[in-house]
Amino acid sequence: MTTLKDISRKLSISVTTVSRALNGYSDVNEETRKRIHQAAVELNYRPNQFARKLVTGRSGLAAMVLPDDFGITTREIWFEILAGLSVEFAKHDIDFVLKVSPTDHIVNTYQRLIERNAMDGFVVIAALPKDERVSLLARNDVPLVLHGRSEQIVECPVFDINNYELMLQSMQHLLELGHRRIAFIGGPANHGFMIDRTRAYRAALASGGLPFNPDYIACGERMTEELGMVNSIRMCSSGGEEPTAFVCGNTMIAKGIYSAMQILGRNIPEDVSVVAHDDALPEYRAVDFRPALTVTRAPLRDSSRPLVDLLVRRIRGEPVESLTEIQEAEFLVRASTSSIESKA
Amino acid sequence: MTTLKDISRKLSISVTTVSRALNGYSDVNEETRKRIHQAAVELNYRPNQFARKLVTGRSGLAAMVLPDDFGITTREIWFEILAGLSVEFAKHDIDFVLKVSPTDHIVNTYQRLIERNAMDGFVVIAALPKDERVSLLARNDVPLVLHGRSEQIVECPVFDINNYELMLQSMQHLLELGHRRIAFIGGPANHGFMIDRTRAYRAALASGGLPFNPDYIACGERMTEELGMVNSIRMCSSGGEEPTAFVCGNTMIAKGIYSAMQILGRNIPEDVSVVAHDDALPEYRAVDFRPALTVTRAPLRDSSRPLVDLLVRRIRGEPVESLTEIQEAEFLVRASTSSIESKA
DNA sequence: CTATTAATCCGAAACGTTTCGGATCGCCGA
DNA sequence: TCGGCGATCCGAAACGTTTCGGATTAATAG
Repeated sequence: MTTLKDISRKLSISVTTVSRALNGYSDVNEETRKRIHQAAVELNYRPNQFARKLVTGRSGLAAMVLPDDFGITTREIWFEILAGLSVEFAKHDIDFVLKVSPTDHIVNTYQRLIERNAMDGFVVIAALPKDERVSLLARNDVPLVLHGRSEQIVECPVFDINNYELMLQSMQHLLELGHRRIAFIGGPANHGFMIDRTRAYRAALASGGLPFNPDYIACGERMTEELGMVNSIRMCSSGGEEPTAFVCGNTMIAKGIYSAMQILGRNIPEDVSVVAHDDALPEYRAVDFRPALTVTRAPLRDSSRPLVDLLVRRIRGEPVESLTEIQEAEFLVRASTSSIESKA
Repeated sequence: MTTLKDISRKLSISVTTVSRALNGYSDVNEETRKRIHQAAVELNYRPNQFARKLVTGRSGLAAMVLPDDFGITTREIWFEILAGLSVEFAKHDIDFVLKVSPTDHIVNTYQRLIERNAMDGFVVIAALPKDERVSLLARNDVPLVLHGRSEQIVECPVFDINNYELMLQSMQHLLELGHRRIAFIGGPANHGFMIDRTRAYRAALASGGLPFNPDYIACGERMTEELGMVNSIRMCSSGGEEPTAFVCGNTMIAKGIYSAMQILGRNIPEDVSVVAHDDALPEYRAVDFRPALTVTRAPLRDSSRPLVDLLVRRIRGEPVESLTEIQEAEFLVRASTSSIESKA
């Protein structure tokens, strides 16, 4: 392994200058900087991360810890997130470490990681409004980036999609089509994104002059096909006024509704309209649904870059105020929604 | 952050002795060792990994790099592997770093990682018989553990399931039931596990006095439902002698065959028997198949522990000869296989 | 001609460990 | 009495960086 000292010796230039040249400081002559760079590539120099960490405090390591029961979502989605983060961190020369922890020890795991002081930062997915992980990290002053807004006032970078707006769009679309009994099958009630969407759901109802019917809203810890299936069947066989449209927390829920409607012998979109939010997972392609699914679309993969960027900038010391990014979803009308008149 | 020096100062004992006490050397008095340990917990001491790495060369980091097209298998399976490795490594106080790399740059990625010299070891999944990754790592003398045997003679720990034996078991089972036209729908032909299984498949045929029919064997890069579906339909509509039994590389392929048989109007196990190898993924539970699937079972999760153990022992310097572990699969007869007579 | 200043460079200390090569001391056997 | 030995301990160097606080030189301003 070649070190600074090797370059220094080869060029008869002090280690200090070599270090400063390689790190782009201004107090080294352009000419010598060139020689140093050249020697560095010749000798195939790679800085020793550990020596560097020892003095700078930076490790070039970022981590994510996730629960071994996979929390609100599925293996595929977690993997999608992990893969995205890994490649984005790599662009910044940061190694991405993955920690899987027993669900009820998550906080301890964070605690240990913080104490060991080996991570430059963390990414925290699916923040709760009051999130122990977040407050723990913030309290210990370790950089983190949040996916999903957290209510507690904590100074940390946040990336999120505009959940309020995308729900509003879906609802307005359905309202314009004349639907008046619109159900919402979402996710875990305590999560930030769900709170936002529920707010928007109610706001849209209100703006349409419609009442809020608690029977038309369903939450569930895991946003799976099953959740969509079970709840849509329940809502459609209550005997009373059945919903004419569903908005779904994700495409898997929509898939469940599709199956349910088939079982119940209803047609989409003639009998019921379905719109979902689409994370654009390769496995559940909304365009491949029959009929093709109307969605608000915000690819999960697209969130890796902003997440990593925000965290890196936080680590570099940029002021947190500038580190918030909210992404708007795309609204794609396809074949799963139609006007209520066509039903008659 | 508390350091050795803090403990040293507090106890008026040299840093050397504190270090040696904490690391369990024998040349420190039991009495003082106790005091030191106590002080360590009082001050909440955590050794600085980076300082340690600097001098010992150990980083407490192990990595796995996987292709961004996910190679032979699915996101779920990769995730299963990742999660397992992460928790097992954690038990050894090793952080698990995940690298996702463009498929055609995999070797470069390894190259860079090796040069940076920041990883204590690597785990390599699905080794090819001649595997560039393996030879690269071995050549640079960095510890690795292999999942799946590699033909090239390379000194490294290996964990694998006994692919030859499990295929033999499936075949013997079918042969005993009287099947004479048995198809094999497997995975990527160039992979070690597939080679072993194919060998066993042919050996079993031979031992049953049956000819090898190349039309009865199907390989495919990805072991998906689609692979099972497409190939079983093809085999069953060739007009000629159709297979009366299928053995499948995994349960997803079996699922594909189930769908195909439904489409073709054949019944399992009356018309065709199906047996598969089962990695025991929570999503594809072989017992939940209708009819329940006969399998050779070797949970993927169970491979994490031996993989990690072997790698750790290799890192610690144990001789490689002792570091091979072959696991036998369990054979579980369920409802998807039946005697050929019952067909008549 | 001298005092400033800008442009370059460098020595040495520091980060927190581990480890090599002793040092000290009491005790035992010869 | 003395050489040696076992049990404990410790000083100092080393790992490869970064960085603080200058030092040197030449050009510029007064």
